[in-house]
Amino acid sequence: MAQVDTVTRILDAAEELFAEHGFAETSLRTITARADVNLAAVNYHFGSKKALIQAVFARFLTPFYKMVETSLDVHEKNHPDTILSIEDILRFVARAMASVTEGDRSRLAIFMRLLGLAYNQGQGHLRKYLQTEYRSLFRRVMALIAKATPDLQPVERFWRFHFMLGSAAFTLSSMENLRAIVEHDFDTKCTEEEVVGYLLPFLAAGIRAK
Amino acid sequence: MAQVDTVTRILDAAEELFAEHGFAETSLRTITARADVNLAAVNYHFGSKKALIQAVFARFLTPFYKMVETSLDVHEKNHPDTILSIEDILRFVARAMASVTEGDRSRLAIFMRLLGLAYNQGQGHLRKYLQTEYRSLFRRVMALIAKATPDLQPVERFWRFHFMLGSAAFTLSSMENLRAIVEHDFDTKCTEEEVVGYLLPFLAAGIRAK
DNA sequence: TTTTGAGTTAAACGTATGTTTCAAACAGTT
DNA sequence: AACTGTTTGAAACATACGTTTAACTCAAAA
Repeated sequence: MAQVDTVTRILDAAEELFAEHGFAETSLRTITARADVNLAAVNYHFGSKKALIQAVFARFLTPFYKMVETSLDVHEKNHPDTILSIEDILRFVARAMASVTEGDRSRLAIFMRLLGLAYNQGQGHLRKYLQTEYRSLFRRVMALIAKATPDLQPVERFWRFHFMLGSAAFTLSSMENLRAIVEHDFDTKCTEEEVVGYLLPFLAAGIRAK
Repeated sequence: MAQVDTVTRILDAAEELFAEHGFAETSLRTITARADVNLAAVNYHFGSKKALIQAVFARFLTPFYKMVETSLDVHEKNHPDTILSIEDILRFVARAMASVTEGDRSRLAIFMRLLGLAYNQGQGHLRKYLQTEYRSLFRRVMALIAKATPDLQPVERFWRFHFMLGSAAFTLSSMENLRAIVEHDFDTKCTEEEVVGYLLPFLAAGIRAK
Protein backbone atom coordinates (compact mmCIF):
# COMPACT_ATOMS: atom_id res chain seq x y z
CA MET A 1 0.00 0.00 0.00
CA ALA A 2 1.23 3.48 -0.83
CA GLN A 3 1.36 6.39 1.61
CA VAL A 4 -2.34 6.88 1.21
CA ASP A 5 -4.72 4.50 -0.47
CA THR A 6 -4.98 5.16 -4.21
CA VAL A 7 -8.75 4.98 -4.04
CA THR A 8 -9.03 7.73 -1.47
CA ARG A 9 -6.41 9.83 -3.24
CA ILE A 10 -8.60 9.72 -6.32
CA LEU A 11 -11.71 10.51 -4.32
CA ASP A 12 -10.02 13.46 -2.63
CA ALA A 13 -8.80 14.92 -5.90
CA ALA A 14 -12.11 14.32 -7.66
CA GLU A 15 -13.98 15.95 -4.82
CA GLU A 16 -11.96 19.16 -4.99
CA LEU A 17 -12.02 19.39 -8.76
CA PHE A 18 -15.70 18.60 -9.09
CA ALA A 19 -16.41 21.33 -6.57
CA GLU A 20 -14.32 23.82 -8.50
CA HIS A 21 -15.29 23.05 -12.08
CA GLY A 22 -18.28 20.76 -12.16
CA PHE A 23 -18.43 17.21 -13.39
CA ALA A 24 -18.49 17.32 -17.16
CA GLU A 25 -15.79 19.97 -17.07
CA THR A 26 -13.43 17.86 -14.98
CA SER A 27 -11.51 15.22 -16.90
CA LEU A 28 -10.11 12.00 -15.55
CA ARG A 29 -6.69 13.17 -16.61
CA THR A 30 -6.95 16.24 -14.42
CA ILE A 31 -8.14 14.14 -11.51
CA THR A 32 -5.46 11.49 -11.80
CA ALA A 33 -2.79 14.16 -12.28
CA ARG A 34 -3.75 15.89 -9.04
CA ALA A 35 -4.08 12.58 -7.24
CA ASP A 36 -0.63 11.66 -8.56
CA VAL A 37 -1.99 8.41 -9.82
CA ASN A 38 -2.07 6.67 -13.15
CA LEU A 39 -4.90 7.51 -15.51
CA ALA A 40 -6.08 3.91 -15.69
CA ALA A 41 -6.51 3.77 -11.93
CA VAL A 42 -9.96 5.36 -12.08
CA ASN A 43 -11.33 2.77 -14.44
CA TYR A 44 -9.56 0.01 -12.59
CA HIS A 45 -10.88 0.92 -9.15
CA PHE A 46 -14.24 2.47 -10.01
CA GLY A 47 -15.10 1.12 -13.44
CA SER A 48 -16.07 4.39 -15.06
CA LYS A 49 -16.30 8.12 -14.55
CA LYS A 50 -20.00 7.88 -13.71
CA ALA A 51 -19.20 5.37 -11.01
CA LEU A 52 -16.52 7.68 -9.66
CA ILE A 53 -19.02 10.51 -9.37
CA GLN A 54 -21.39 8.22 -7.51
CA ALA A 55 -18.57 7.12 -5.24
CA VAL A 56 -17.72 10.72 -4.42
CA PHE A 57 -21.36 11.28 -3.63
CA ALA A 58 -21.57 8.14 -1.54
CA ARG A 59 -18.66 9.25 0.59
CA PHE A 60 -20.86 12.03 1.94
CA LEU A 61 -24.16 10.42 1.68
CA THR A 62 -23.53 7.31 3.69
CA PRO A 63 -22.07 8.91 6.83
CA PHE A 64 -24.51 11.80 6.61
CA TYR A 65 -27.37 9.39 6.25
CA LYS A 66 -26.24 7.35 9.25
CA MET A 67 -25.53 10.45 11.30
CA VAL A 68 -29.04 11.80 10.90
CA GLU A 69 -30.62 8.41 11.46
CA THR A 70 -28.79 7.65 14.68
CA SER A 71 -29.13 11.12 16.15
CA LEU A 72 -32.84 10.95 15.46
CA ASP A 73 -32.96 7.48 17.01
CA VAL A 74 -31.22 8.75 20.12
CA HIS A 75 -33.52 11.70 20.41
CA GLU A 76 -36.65 9.61 19.98
CA LYS A 77 -35.46 7.19 22.63
CA ASN A 78 -34.73 9.97 25.11
CA HIS A 79 -37.74 12.10 24.31
CA PRO A 80 -40.48 9.85 23.02
CA ASP A 81 -43.72 11.39 21.80
CA THR A 82 -42.25 14.86 21.55
CA ILE A 83 -42.95 16.80 18.38
CA LEU A 84 -39.86 18.39 16.91
CA SER A 85 -40.16 21.95 15.64
CA ILE A 86 -38.93 22.85 12.18
CA GLU A 87 -35.95 24.54 13.78
CA ASP A 88 -35.14 21.36 15.66
CA ILE A 89 -35.31 19.27 12.51
CA LEU A 90 -33.14 21.69 10.58
CA ARG A 91 -30.64 21.72 13.40
CA PHE A 92 -30.43 17.94 13.33
CA VAL A 93 -29.73 17.97 9.63
CA ALA A 94 -27.32 20.89 9.82
CA ARG A 95 -25.40 19.30 12.66
CA ALA A 96 -25.07 16.04 10.73
CA MET A 97 -23.82 17.92 7.68
CA ALA A 98 -21.33 19.88 9.72
CA SER A 99 -19.94 16.77 11.34
CA VAL A 100 -19.64 14.93 8.05
CA THR A 101 -17.91 17.76 6.23
CA GLU A 102 -15.84 18.72 9.23
CA GLY A 103 -12.35 19.93 8.52
CA ASP A 104 -12.97 20.43 4.84
CA ARG A 105 -15.58 22.98 4.10
CA SER A 106 -15.65 22.76 0.35
CA ARG A 107 -17.09 19.27 0.72
CA LEU A 108 -20.38 20.87 1.62
CA ALA A 109 -20.37 22.76 -1.67
CA ILE A 110 -19.77 19.72 -3.78
CA PHE A 111 -22.38 17.74 -1.91
CA MET A 112 -24.90 20.45 -2.61
CA ARG A 113 -23.85 20.75 -6.19
CA LEU A 114 -24.32 17.03 -6.66
CA LEU A 115 -27.72 17.34 -5.09
CA GLY A 116 -28.69 20.05 -7.52
CA LEU A 117 -27.36 18.04 -10.41
CA ALA A 118 -29.24 14.99 -9.27
CA TYR A 119 -32.45 16.94 -9.36
CA ASN A 120 -32.31 18.71 -12.65
CA GLN A 121 -30.61 16.12 -14.78
CA GLY A 122 -33.65 14.35 -16.14
CA GLN A 123 -32.36 10.94 -17.08
CA GLY A 124 -29.26 11.24 -14.97
CA HIS A 125 -27.83 8.28 -13.16
CA LEU A 126 -27.41 10.34 -10.01
CA ARG A 127 -31.09 10.84 -9.53
CA LYS A 128 -31.90 7.15 -9.56
CA TYR A 129 -29.02 6.45 -7.27
CA LEU A 130 -30.04 9.14 -4.83
CA GLN A 131 -33.65 8.12 -4.90
CA THR A 132 -33.01 4.50 -4.00
CA GLU A 133 -30.29 5.23 -1.49
CA TYR A 134 -31.97 8.11 0.26
CA ARG A 135 -35.60 7.16 0.21
CA SER A 136 -36.04 5.96 3.76
CA LEU A 137 -34.26 8.95 5.31
CA PHE A 138 -36.23 11.26 3.05
CA ARG A 139 -39.49 9.72 4.20
CA ARG A 140 -38.50 9.92 7.83
CA VAL A 141 -37.54 13.59 7.69
CA MET A 142 -40.65 14.32 5.67
CA ALA A 143 -42.79 12.69 8.35
CA LEU A 144 -41.16 14.83 11.02
CA ILE A 145 -41.77 17.95 8.98
CA ALA A 146 -45.37 16.90 8.51
CA LYS A 147 -45.81 16.67 12.27
CA ALA A 148 -44.21 20.07 12.69
CA THR A 149 -46.50 21.64 10.09
CA PRO A 150 -49.86 19.95 10.61
CA ASP A 151 -51.82 22.72 8.90
CA LEU A 152 -50.04 22.33 5.59
CA GLN A 153 -51.52 20.43 2.66
CA PRO A 154 -49.27 17.54 1.62
CA VAL A 155 -48.62 18.86 -1.86
CA GLU A 156 -47.78 22.35 -0.65
CA ARG A 157 -45.56 20.83 2.02
CA PHE A 158 -43.75 18.89 -0.66
CA TRP A 159 -43.08 22.06 -2.60
CA ARG A 160 -42.03 24.03 0.44
CA PHE A 161 -39.64 21.27 1.35
CA HIS A 162 -38.02 21.62 -2.04
CA PHE A 163 -37.98 25.38 -1.75
CA MET A 164 -35.92 24.84 1.38
CA LEU A 165 -33.72 22.33 -0.38
CA GLY A 166 -33.24 24.81 -3.20
CA SER A 167 -32.15 27.63 -0.92
CA ALA A 168 -29.65 25.38 0.76
CA ALA A 169 -28.38 23.74 -2.41
CA PHE A 170 -27.99 26.99 -4.30
CA THR A 171 -26.38 29.11 -1.61
CA LEU A 172 -24.17 26.46 -0.12
CA SER A 173 -22.95 25.24 -3.50
CA SER A 174 -22.00 28.72 -4.59
CA MET A 175 -20.96 29.78 -1.11
CA GLU A 176 -17.43 30.63 -2.19
CA ASN A 177 -18.53 33.07 -4.86
CA LEU A 178 -21.19 34.63 -2.69
CA ARG A 179 -18.78 35.18 0.17
CA ALA A 180 -16.42 36.87 -2.26
CA ILE A 181 -19.21 39.21 -3.30
CA VAL A 182 -20.04 39.99 0.32
CA GLU A 183 -16.41 40.74 1.04
CA HIS A 184 -16.23 43.05 -1.97
CA ASP A 185 -19.57 44.82 -1.52
CA PHE A 186 -19.82 45.03 2.27
CA ASP A 187 -16.21 44.78 3.34
CA THR A 188 -17.17 41.98 5.70
CA LYS A 189 -16.21 38.35 5.93
CA CYS A 190 -18.76 35.64 6.57
CA THR A 191 -17.97 32.23 7.99
CA GLU A 192 -19.88 29.23 6.78
CA GLU A 193 -21.41 28.96 10.21
CA GLU A 194 -22.76 32.48 10.00
CA VAL A 195 -24.33 31.75 6.63
CA VAL A 196 -26.00 28.65 8.00
CA GLY A 197 -27.06 30.79 10.95
CA TYR A 198 -28.76 33.13 8.50
CA LEU A 199 -30.19 30.29 6.46
CA LEU A 200 -32.06 28.27 9.06
CA PRO A 201 -34.41 31.05 10.26
CA PHE A 202 -35.15 31.91 6.66
CA LEU A 203 -36.10 28.31 5.90
CA ALA A 204 -38.15 27.89 9.05
CA ALA A 205 -40.11 31.07 8.41
CA GLY A 206 -40.65 30.07 4.80
CA ILE A 207 -42.08 26.67 5.50
CA ARG A 208 -44.37 28.14 8.16
CA ALA A 209 -45.60 30.92 5.87
CA LYS A 210 -49.12 32.30 6.27
CA MET B 1 -33.90 34.65 -45.76
CA ALA B 2 -35.07 31.09 -45.12
CA GLN B 3 -38.46 30.18 -43.65
CA VAL B 4 -37.22 31.19 -40.26
CA ASP B 5 -33.97 32.94 -39.58
CA THR B 6 -31.09 30.52 -39.12
CA VAL B 7 -29.94 32.38 -36.04
CA THR B 8 -33.26 31.99 -34.24
CA ARG B 9 -33.60 28.38 -35.38
CA ILE B 10 -30.29 27.69 -33.69
CA LEU B 11 -31.30 29.61 -30.59
CA ASP B 12 -34.60 27.73 -30.36
CA ALA B 13 -32.95 24.35 -30.69
CA ALA B 14 -30.16 25.22 -28.29
CA GLU B 15 -32.65 26.47 -25.75
CA GLU B 16 -34.63 23.24 -25.73
CA LEU B 17 -31.60 21.00 -25.66
CA PHE B 18 -29.78 22.97 -22.99
CA ALA B 19 -32.88 22.76 -20.86
CA GLU B 20 -33.08 19.00 -21.33
CA HIS B 21 -29.47 17.97 -21.01
CA GLY B 22 -27.41 20.87 -19.72
CA PHE B 23 -24.72 22.76 -21.54
CA ALA B 24 -21.63 20.62 -21.54
CA GLU B 25 -23.76 17.59 -22.39
CA THR B 26 -25.29 19.20 -25.46
CA SER B 27 -23.11 19.15 -28.56
CA LEU B 28 -23.21 21.57 -31.44
CA ARG B 29 -24.01 18.67 -33.72
CA THR B 30 -27.13 17.83 -31.77
CA ILE B 31 -28.18 21.45 -31.83
CA THR B 32 -27.60 21.99 -35.52
CA ALA B 33 -29.29 18.70 -36.35
CA ARG B 34 -32.44 19.71 -34.50
CA ALA B 35 -32.31 23.20 -35.97
CA ASP B 36 -31.92 21.62 -39.41
CA VAL B 37 -28.95 23.80 -40.04
CA ASN B 38 -25.38 23.22 -41.03
CA LEU B 39 -22.90 22.53 -38.26
CA ALA B 40 -20.72 25.46 -39.23
CA ALA B 41 -23.61 27.88 -38.84
CA VAL B 42 -23.09 28.14 -35.08
CA ASN B 43 -19.51 29.24 -35.38
CA TYR B 44 -20.36 31.48 -38.29
CA HIS B 45 -23.18 33.32 -36.57
CA PHE B 46 -22.09 33.20 -32.95
CA GLY B 47 -18.37 32.60 -33.07
CA SER B 48 -18.19 29.83 -30.51
CA LYS B 49 -20.26 27.57 -28.30
CA LYS B 50 -19.66 29.82 -25.31
CA ALA B 51 -20.99 32.75 -27.25
CA LEU B 52 -24.04 30.71 -28.22
CA ILE B 53 -24.78 29.96 -24.58
CA GLN B 54 -24.50 33.65 -23.78
CA ALA B 55 -26.78 34.46 -26.69
CA VAL B 56 -29.39 32.01 -25.41
CA PHE B 57 -29.10 33.66 -22.04
CA ALA B 58 -29.34 37.14 -23.52
CA ARG B 59 -32.54 36.27 -25.31
CA PHE B 60 -34.23 36.05 -21.93
CA LEU B 61 -32.23 38.48 -20.03
CA THR B 62 -32.66 41.51 -22.21
CA PRO B 63 -36.46 41.49 -22.52
CA PHE B 64 -36.84 40.41 -18.91
CA TYR B 65 -34.55 43.18 -17.80
CA LYS B 66 -36.46 45.78 -19.81
CA MET B 67 -39.80 44.42 -18.68
CA VAL B 68 -38.99 44.81 -15.02
CA GLU B 69 -37.42 48.23 -15.53
CA THR B 70 -40.33 49.71 -17.45
CA SER B 71 -43.03 48.24 -15.24
CA LEU B 72 -41.22 49.64 -12.23
CA ASP B 73 -40.91 52.97 -14.01
CA VAL B 74 -44.60 53.02 -14.72
CA HIS B 75 -45.47 52.14 -11.17
CA GLU B 76 -43.20 54.77 -9.70
CA LYS B 77 -44.67 57.42 -11.97
CA ASN B 78 -48.21 56.47 -11.03
CA HIS B 79 -47.59 55.90 -7.33
CA PRO B 80 -44.63 57.99 -6.29
CA ASP B 81 -43.28 57.69 -2.77
CA THR B 82 -45.13 54.43 -2.08
CA ILE B 83 -43.13 51.64 -0.51
CA LEU B 84 -43.59 48.33 -2.25
CA SER B 85 -44.05 45.27 -0.07
CA ILE B 86 -41.96 42.18 -0.66
CA GLU B 87 -44.99 40.53 -2.20
CA ASP B 88 -45.37 43.43 -4.60
CA ILE B 89 -41.76 43.24 -5.65
CA LEU B 90 -41.93 39.50 -6.19
CA ARG B 91 -45.09 39.92 -8.21
CA PHE B 92 -43.38 42.45 -10.46
CA VAL B 93 -40.54 40.07 -11.09
CA ALA B 94 -42.78 37.05 -11.52
CA ARG B 95 -45.01 38.88 -13.95
CA ALA B 96 -42.03 39.96 -16.03
CA MET B 97 -40.75 36.39 -16.11
CA ALA B 98 -44.12 35.03 -17.10
CA SER B 99 -44.49 37.48 -19.93
CA VAL B 100 -40.98 36.83 -21.23
CA THR B 101 -41.33 33.05 -21.19
CA GLU B 102 -44.91 33.15 -22.32
CA GLY B 103 -45.97 30.38 -24.63
CA ASP B 104 -42.96 28.25 -23.91
CA ARG B 105 -42.69 27.18 -20.35
CA SER B 106 -39.44 25.27 -20.45
CA ARG B 107 -37.70 28.58 -21.16
CA LEU B 108 -38.14 29.41 -17.52
CA ALA B 109 -36.26 26.27 -16.56
CA ILE B 110 -33.30 26.96 -18.76
CA PHE B 111 -33.16 30.56 -17.65
CA MET B 112 -32.99 29.41 -14.07
CA ARG B 113 -30.48 26.76 -14.87
CA LEU B 114 -28.27 29.33 -16.52
CA LEU B 115 -28.64 31.53 -13.51
CA GLY B 116 -27.52 28.75 -11.22
CA LEU B 117 -24.62 27.97 -13.49
CA ALA B 118 -23.60 31.59 -13.59
CA TYR B 119 -23.41 31.63 -9.83
CA ASN B 120 -21.48 28.54 -9.03
CA GLN B 121 -19.08 28.45 -11.91
CA GLY B 122 -16.24 30.37 -10.36
CA GLN B 123 -14.32 31.72 -13.32
CA GLY B 124 -17.10 31.08 -15.77
CA HIS B 125 -17.81 33.46 -18.58
CA LEU B 126 -21.49 33.53 -17.71
CA ARG B 127 -20.87 35.08 -14.35
CA LYS B 128 -18.96 38.05 -15.69
CA TYR B 129 -21.50 38.52 -18.41
CA LEU B 130 -24.40 38.42 -15.97
CA GLN B 131 -22.69 40.71 -13.53
CA THR B 132 -22.02 43.48 -16.01
CA GLU B 133 -25.33 43.13 -17.80
CA TYR B 134 -27.54 42.83 -14.76
CA ARG B 135 -25.91 45.09 -12.25
CA SER B 136 -28.17 48.10 -12.50
CA LEU B 137 -31.38 46.06 -12.30
CA PHE B 138 -29.94 44.08 -9.43
CA ARG B 139 -29.18 47.27 -7.53
CA ARG B 140 -32.59 48.69 -8.18
CA VAL B 141 -34.45 45.60 -6.99
CA MET B 142 -32.12 45.36 -4.02
CA ALA B 143 -32.94 48.94 -3.08
CA LEU B 144 -36.66 48.18 -3.23
CA ILE B 145 -36.18 45.12 -1.04
CA ALA B 146 -34.18 47.23 1.37
CA LYS B 147 -37.08 49.66 1.70
CA ALA B 148 -39.47 46.78 2.23
CA THR B 149 -37.29 45.25 4.95
CA PRO B 150 -35.89 48.24 6.86
CA ASP B 151 -35.11 46.22 9.98
CA LEU B 152 -32.73 43.88 8.21
CA GLN B 153 -28.96 44.29 8.33
CA PRO B 154 -27.50 44.76 4.83
CA VAL B 155 -25.41 41.61 4.94
CA GLU B 156 -28.25 39.46 6.17
CA ARG B 157 -30.50 41.00 3.55
CA PHE B 158 -27.96 40.07 0.90
CA TRP B 159 -27.97 36.48 2.03
CA ARG B 160 -31.72 36.27 2.30
CA PHE B 161 -32.00 37.66 -1.20
CA HIS B 162 -29.85 34.82 -2.44
CA PHE B 163 -31.78 32.30 -0.39
CA MET B 164 -34.80 33.47 -2.34
CA LEU B 165 -32.90 33.29 -5.59
CA GLY B 166 -31.81 29.78 -4.69
CA SER B 167 -35.31 28.56 -4.01
CA ALA B 168 -36.49 29.94 -7.30
CA ALA B 169 -33.53 28.78 -9.34
CA PHE B 170 -33.53 25.28 -7.91
CA THR B 171 -37.23 24.53 -8.04
CA LEU B 172 -37.98 26.24 -11.32
CA SER B 173 -35.01 24.69 -13.08
CA SER B 174 -35.95 21.21 -11.97
CA MET B 175 -39.67 21.89 -12.20
CA GLU B 176 -40.26 19.13 -14.73
CA ASN B 177 -38.77 16.43 -12.51
CA LEU B 178 -40.45 17.72 -9.39
CA ARG B 179 -43.85 17.82 -11.05
CA ALA B 180 -43.32 14.24 -12.14
CA ILE B 181 -42.63 13.27 -8.55
CA VAL B 182 -45.74 15.09 -7.36
CA GLU B 183 -47.82 13.31 -9.95
CA HIS B 184 -46.39 9.97 -8.91
CA ASP B 185 -46.52 10.45 -5.13
CA PHE B 186 -49.69 12.50 -4.72
CA ASP B 187 -51.62 11.65 -7.86
CA THR B 188 -52.04 15.35 -8.54
CA LYS B 189 -50.89 17.60 -11.33
CA CYS B 190 -49.40 21.01 -10.66
CA THR B 191 -49.32 23.83 -13.14
CA GLU B 192 -46.34 26.17 -13.22
CA GLU B 193 -48.62 28.93 -12.01
CA GLU B 194 -49.58 26.91 -8.96
CA VAL B 195 -45.96 26.26 -8.13
CA VAL B 196 -45.17 29.97 -8.41
CA GLY B 197 -48.25 30.55 -6.28
CA TYR B 198 -46.72 28.31 -3.62
CA LEU B 199 -43.30 29.84 -4.03
CA LEU B 200 -43.98 33.54 -3.54
CA PRO B 201 -45.48 33.29 -0.02
CA PHE B 202 -42.62 31.04 0.99
CA LEU B 203 -40.08 33.59 -0.19
CA ALA B 204 -41.89 36.53 1.35
CA ALA B 205 -42.15 34.81 4.72
CA GLY B 206 -38.53 33.79 4.54
CA ILE B 207 -37.13 37.22 3.90
CA ARG B 208 -39.29 38.64 6.69
CA ALA B 209 -38.24 35.98 9.18
CA LYS B 210 -38.08 36.81 12.90
C1' DT C 1 11.68 -20.86 -5.20
C1' DT C 2 7.92 -20.60 -7.81
C1' DT C 3 3.33 -19.07 -8.42
C1' DT C 4 -0.31 -16.20 -8.02
C1' DG C 5 -3.03 -12.18 -8.28
C1' DA C 6 -3.99 -7.61 -7.25
C1' DG C 7 -2.03 -3.03 -8.43
C1' DT C 8 0.37 -0.01 -11.40
C1' DT C 9 2.22 1.81 -15.66
C1' DA C 10 2.74 3.68 -20.40
C1' DA C 11 0.78 3.53 -24.55
C1' DA C 12 -2.69 3.17 -27.64
C1' DC C 13 -7.67 3.02 -29.29
C1' DG C 14 -11.85 4.75 -30.84
C1' DT C 15 -14.77 8.34 -30.73
C1' DA C 16 -16.97 12.78 -30.06
C1' DT C 17 -16.12 17.34 -29.71
C1' DG C 18 -15.46 22.48 -31.18
C1' DT C 19 -13.56 24.66 -34.86
C1' DT C 20 -11.81 25.78 -39.55
C1' DT C 21 -11.65 25.59 -44.49
C1' DC C 22 -13.04 26.59 -48.96
C1' DA C 23 -16.03 26.03 -52.65
C1' DA C 24 -20.84 26.57 -53.91
C1' DA C 25 -25.29 28.96 -53.62
C1' DC C 26 -27.68 32.92 -52.91
C1' DA C 27 -29.58 37.76 -52.68
C1' DG C 28 -29.19 42.37 -53.62
C1' DT C 29 -26.94 46.11 -56.47
C1' DT C 30 -25.13 48.19 -60.44
C1' DA D 1 -26.10 40.04 -66.92
C1' DA D 2 -22.32 40.61 -64.21
C1' DC D 3 -20.55 41.71 -59.76
C1' DT D 4 -20.31 41.66 -54.68
C1' DG D 5 -20.82 40.54 -50.09
C1' DT D 6 -23.17 37.33 -47.21
C1' DT D 7 -24.75 32.85 -46.03
C1' DT D 8 -24.70 27.86 -46.50
C1' DG D 9 -22.65 23.14 -47.33
C1' DA D 10 -19.71 19.04 -47.00
C1' DA D 11 -15.60 17.82 -45.47
C1' DA D 12 -11.66 17.80 -42.92
C1' DC D 13 -8.85 19.15 -38.80
C1' DA D 14 -6.91 19.03 -34.39
C1' DT D 15 -7.67 17.79 -30.01
C1' DA D 16 -9.44 16.04 -25.72
C1' DC D 17 -11.86 12.67 -23.82
C1' DG D 18 -13.16 7.96 -21.49
C1' DT D 19 -11.70 3.57 -21.94
C1' DT D 20 -8.88 -0.61 -22.93
C1' DT D 21 -4.84 -3.21 -23.46
C1' DA D 22 -0.84 -5.62 -22.25
C1' DA D 23 3.44 -5.61 -20.16
C1' DC D 24 5.40 -5.09 -15.64
C1' DT D 25 5.98 -4.82 -10.22
C1' DC D 26 5.96 -6.86 -6.12
C1' DA D 27 4.37 -8.71 -1.91
C1' DA D 28 2.19 -12.72 -0.01
C1' DA D 29 0.86 -17.71 -0.56
C1' DA D 30 2.12 -22.39 -1.81
